[in-house]
Amino acid sequence: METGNLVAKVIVDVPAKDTDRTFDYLIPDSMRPWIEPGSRVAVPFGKRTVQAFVISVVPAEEPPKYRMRAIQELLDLVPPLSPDLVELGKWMSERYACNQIMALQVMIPTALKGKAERYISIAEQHAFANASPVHAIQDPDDLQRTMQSDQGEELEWALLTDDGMSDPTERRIVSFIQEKEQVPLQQLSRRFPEEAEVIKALLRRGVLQESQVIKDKLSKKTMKAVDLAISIDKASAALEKFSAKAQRQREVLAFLLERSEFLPLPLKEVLTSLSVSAATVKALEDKGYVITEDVEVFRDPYRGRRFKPTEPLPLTSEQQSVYERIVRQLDMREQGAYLLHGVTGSGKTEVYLQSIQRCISQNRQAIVLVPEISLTPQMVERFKGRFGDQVAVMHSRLSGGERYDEWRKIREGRVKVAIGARSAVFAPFRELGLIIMDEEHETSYKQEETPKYHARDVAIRRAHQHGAVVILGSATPSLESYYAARSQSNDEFAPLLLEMPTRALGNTLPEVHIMDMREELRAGNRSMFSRALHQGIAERLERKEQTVLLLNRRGHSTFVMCRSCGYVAGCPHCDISLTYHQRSNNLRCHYCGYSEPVPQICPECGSEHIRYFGTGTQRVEEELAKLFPGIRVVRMDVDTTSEKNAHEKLLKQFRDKKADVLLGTQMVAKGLDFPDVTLVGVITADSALNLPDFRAAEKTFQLLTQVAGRAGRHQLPGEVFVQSYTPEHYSVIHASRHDYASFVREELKHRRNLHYPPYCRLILVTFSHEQLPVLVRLAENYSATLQGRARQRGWFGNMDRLTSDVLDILGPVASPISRIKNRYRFQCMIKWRGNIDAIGLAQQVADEMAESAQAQKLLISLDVDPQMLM
DNA sequence: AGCACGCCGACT
DNA sequence: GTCGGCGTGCTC
Repeated sequence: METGNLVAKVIVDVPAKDTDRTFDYLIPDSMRPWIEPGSRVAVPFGKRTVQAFVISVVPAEEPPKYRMRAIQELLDLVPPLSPDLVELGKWMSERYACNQIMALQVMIPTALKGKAERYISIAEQHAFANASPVHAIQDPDDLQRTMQSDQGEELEWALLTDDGMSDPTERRIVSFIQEKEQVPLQQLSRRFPEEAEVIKALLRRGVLQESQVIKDKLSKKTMKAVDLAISIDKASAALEKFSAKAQRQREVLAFLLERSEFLPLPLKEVLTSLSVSAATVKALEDKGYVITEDVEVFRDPYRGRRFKPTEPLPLTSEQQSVYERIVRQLDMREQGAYLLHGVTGSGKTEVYLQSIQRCISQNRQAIVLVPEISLTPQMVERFKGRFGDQVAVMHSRLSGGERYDEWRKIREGRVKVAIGARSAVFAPFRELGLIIMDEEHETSYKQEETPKYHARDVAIRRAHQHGAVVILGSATPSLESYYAARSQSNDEFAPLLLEMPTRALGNTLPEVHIMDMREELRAGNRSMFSRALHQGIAERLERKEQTVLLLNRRGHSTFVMCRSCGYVAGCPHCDISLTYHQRSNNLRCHYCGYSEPVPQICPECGSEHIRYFGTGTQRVEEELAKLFPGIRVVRMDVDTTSEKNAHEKLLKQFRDKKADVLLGTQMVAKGLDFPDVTLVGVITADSALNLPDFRAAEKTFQLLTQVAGRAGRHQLPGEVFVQSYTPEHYSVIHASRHDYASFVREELKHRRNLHYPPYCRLILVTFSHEQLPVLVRLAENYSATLQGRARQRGWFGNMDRLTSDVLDILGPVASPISRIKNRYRFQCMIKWRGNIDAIGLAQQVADEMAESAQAQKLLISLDVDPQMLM
């Protein structure tokens, strides 16, 4: 047993540059057995109490170098982070140029984001020695008597001012606090809104004292419930003399009385049992008979749902050889990464499922990452069906509390498999054996907010820590991954390529027809459907088969535009158009929150021809109805899926064949699998191609390939119609031939010529400042300084040079969104390659600039390996 | 990030 | 003369 004092090195929850380092705190003896790396604690920090994470525990130096304070409180019995996650946080902070606290915070559910709550109590020297916890003092006389007792004497003195008088306001406040012993400051200032000064004075004089406690913001799930506001006897009496006019109210009251031992009752139950409206209950509430309140309910997002158990399917020989390779790696218990390139329908999921089974049987756990958009009930069902309640599911639609509960199942070892979006890569398993990332190429794996991490890189890093296996699966792997796998560079983390080129059920990939929309126009067809697609839909209607229509439009906001003059409603503080919100019927800026009512006439030209432009699905729906009277369409876009479970309902409707056409944006392209879909139509294949993004061709190819894979997955053969204005574009051509390899060959050529990933890496540096001239000067200054430092280190500045260590900096130029919250924005693009610490240098120069006096209000943000360049 | 200390304008 | 504006400096 250690004899000396122990010190905890902690990272405090203060996201600033100055505090992005460890601070030392003494560990009180009582906490010694509990404090370990990953523990969450409350520590005094300056005048405040803040939350902090323990990074390491070390013996205290003798003699101490500086005054050290002690940990105030241990916040969890089981540390929310494991030592490997703490280490991962350090790595992330360097890799993604963020504060360590940001990296640690993103690993745990927001329910554990503790914030200090301030409490006010009577200062110890004045408090009663044996005060009862609830000592109700109602009137001033009562208070007077209490004050005169021996125990209250000290407090009585303290309340007297210099001239021997005492202030009635002070007395009111003090007695209020005495009643409750301890009052949250917030509550106190709500109760005495005008008396802030008096409270401050009492604190200064030491009559009152303040303490701070870290409170988790556990969002409890609640449900509206009804309770009696009066006693049962009184309610029974009231029931007798209810007027005949309020018959419904009488029924409600009687219902509650009947079930008085079960109160409070869920509002929903009352409403449905009696088939009364909420207004009836509201009327009773207004009369003071009942109250409605929020009560907590137990959370399990999948409670009551049965999942049909599934057995492992026999594997095809392709699946078998991939599976065996992974099993070999798992059995070695060594870190290994695989890129599983399997065409749509090749049965990747079954390979995942059986690999997980193997991993579990080794007594290790597995993480399955899927893009948020494809974390559909169908997907969850497949995993729950195979592994039952050994699976925890985490996705953004869960409430904070549900998420917290699922996360606890993982940490407490009650599940073996975690399936979720991006952040599930941090699932706190102890013995991680396998991490699967499905649809590896999806850009949603990159977090766009700080910390701007990429789940793929984090997964590989975590697997390395645990000696675990990573499987990156996709029908259209990202060029970065594919290039790394194929070139098998000296990168020790480069994945090994595994291929599954044929469909598991043996059916062929659907035939893809490209429709040249320019030709349609020349032939006099001005409709949004080509003649062939039109006919295809008609045939499906006749044969009672189904059609999926995809509108490839990037961005998912609805904006308001004037058809006469082209005016678009924009935010006055940000260089961005306002988004239309149906629910509140107003326009909002999603960067700064500014909102305004929807204009009835155009503020520019006065025209009344002002209307919403959204994803355009509505227009397609209208045209379908016109062309095919009686056609049943399920439309999926942001407007129809914003409600909870809307997604699921719409898909079920389609699956049950209650609709002929499923129409939607990107969200219909992913992972859906309907047996009767024999036609897939892409209305506009190339709308993303003109975007200023070097990945435009790659994204177009991926989308077309994914959507083409939706057709004919079962017995019925499938057909795909792709409408395009640039049918000669290589991404369209190769996608139509299901030819990934040729697409990659051509795309890599372009990337090499233009010096883009995977031939180099990128760092996007964004600067913002209130004054444009100052901003431009500082951004130029940054660019020049970085360029100079790189030269000093012997890194070449020209990507054309065939040397290995290169750093080139482009810009500054105005950012695509050139102003946000009244701050102008400029950006630089750093391109680099080789064995150099480009990220470290870019960060270092940014730090130095932020410190210099002239750059006071400058903000610099780095995005390492950005996905969005806009 | 907060919360303090510290130095210059509009008011009792 | 004071209250209070927010510039800058520190937190084990």
